Amino acid sequence: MLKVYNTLTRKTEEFQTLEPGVVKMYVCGVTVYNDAHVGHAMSALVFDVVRRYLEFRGYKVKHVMNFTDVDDKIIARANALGEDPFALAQRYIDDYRQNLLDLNILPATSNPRATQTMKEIISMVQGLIEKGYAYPAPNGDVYFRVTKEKEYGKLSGRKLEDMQAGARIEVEEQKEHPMDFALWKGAKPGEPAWDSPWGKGRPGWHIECSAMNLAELGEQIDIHGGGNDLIFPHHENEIAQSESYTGKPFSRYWMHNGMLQLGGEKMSKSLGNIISIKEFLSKRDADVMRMLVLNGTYRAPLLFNDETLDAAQKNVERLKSGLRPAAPSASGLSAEAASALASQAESAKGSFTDAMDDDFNTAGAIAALFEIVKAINTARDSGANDEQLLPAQNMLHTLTGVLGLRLRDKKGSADVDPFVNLLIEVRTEARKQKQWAMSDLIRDRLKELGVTIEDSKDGTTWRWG
RNA sequence: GGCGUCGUGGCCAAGUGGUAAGGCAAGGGUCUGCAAAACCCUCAUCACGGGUUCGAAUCCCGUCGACGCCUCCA
Repeated sequence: MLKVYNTLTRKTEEFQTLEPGVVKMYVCGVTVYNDAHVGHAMSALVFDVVRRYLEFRGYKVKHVMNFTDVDDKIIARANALGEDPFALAQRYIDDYRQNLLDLNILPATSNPRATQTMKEIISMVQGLIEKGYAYPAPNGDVYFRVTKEKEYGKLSGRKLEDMQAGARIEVEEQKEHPMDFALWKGAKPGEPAWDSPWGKGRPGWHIECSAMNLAELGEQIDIHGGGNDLIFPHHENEIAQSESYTGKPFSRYWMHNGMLQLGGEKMSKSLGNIISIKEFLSKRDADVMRMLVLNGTYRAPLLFNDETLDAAQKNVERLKSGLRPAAPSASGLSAEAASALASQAESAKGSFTDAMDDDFNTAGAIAALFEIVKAINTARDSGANDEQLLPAQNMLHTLTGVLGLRLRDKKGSADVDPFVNLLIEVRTEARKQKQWAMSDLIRDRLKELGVTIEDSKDGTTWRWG
């Protein structure tokens, strides 16, 4: 039975979908005005794993991830660069899509954009006004009336009274209440704007997600995800808008990932301590980033530094070791030993799913995979042949795939394989004649060319890397 | 100040009532001409102080500390 921690109730709950076998999942994407950083990657990876596991469990997942492609920051950056804001947004959308592909993150089933959801946004704002949950202000803005929504604050666990104390007193004479937030912003000269019943303007930040949810998934969804820095105000406001509008509970489960920590601080655009996804991938494999995330708890802060990354890389290497072939002249295991290996893999699969069922405990799941690795390596050391290793290796491959790990070996050109094999053959002959200098030279030179050689009593193997 | 998360071996990190998963690092060993890899062995009583219980890392109270949100933010 799958259990999920729900931010809304602060409890781990049994996972039940609105519609049997189908999961409607909405994950907040990014505002496209700059290169996406590894913190965004963490969030995307977390929900990619959630999705992959749900699919592994047999659910059909409708996975929606939005792009916020019009807002203050995009406009500001575009002005600074002297670029058209829409062109700038498009450029970063393309970049981000590529980042996700490079990270082996499955494309969402739908990627709505604020600018392409304008009709729905406007009619939702209109509806909220009609129901008394919103009001237009003289300056062309439309605000949500937080005092009208009795449950406002339920996600973040705040009370309106508490928030007032700490709230920055804005020079916002237009608002009835300091915590009222903008559903629609009247356009200033030179800004991108759309026609609306309240004059030219553009949507506030939160309303687009409510509108996209409605348009893409309907009035109620199963999972709403994002970083925990979005709990307030973004998700709180989304709930307020959506539930006021439909009169129904919005999302059954709210899932939030923890923040990536760089040097003890959250990595964020405003702090400027950023490593872009592109920059990361120029130095490390995508599997390393994924392993870093998998080795921790998705809800907890994640330490991002050379030590944790090196460890993640080692973990990846270790998983790969399980996929290596048998020694060339392996003698073979007894039938009993071979089937024991297969059943060890089967039982590790049970541990894997038990861990993942427990609120996506990926660290526990990884431990189960290491059990398979150890069993395979032990069997190989005992002389198992490729055929005998295969069932366990297939299992390992399947389960690492559920976590989205590629575990690809570095690839050299296949054309050179015969020549490498020839060199190995020559070296084997040299070793028979105890010509150690020669065999070491071959080994060292091949290493320089990216080929790693390993000798065992059952023969010599090689691989790229 | 308010709300919330958390504090497990040198490092990362599972584990919510019954005597501490896993990985990395370290030390010892097997194998090997050497090396590498792999395998085997060793390595913690769970921030601190109280309490509840037959029994707590796990529940309660307090202290200290870290982090997040309260303003744009994955």
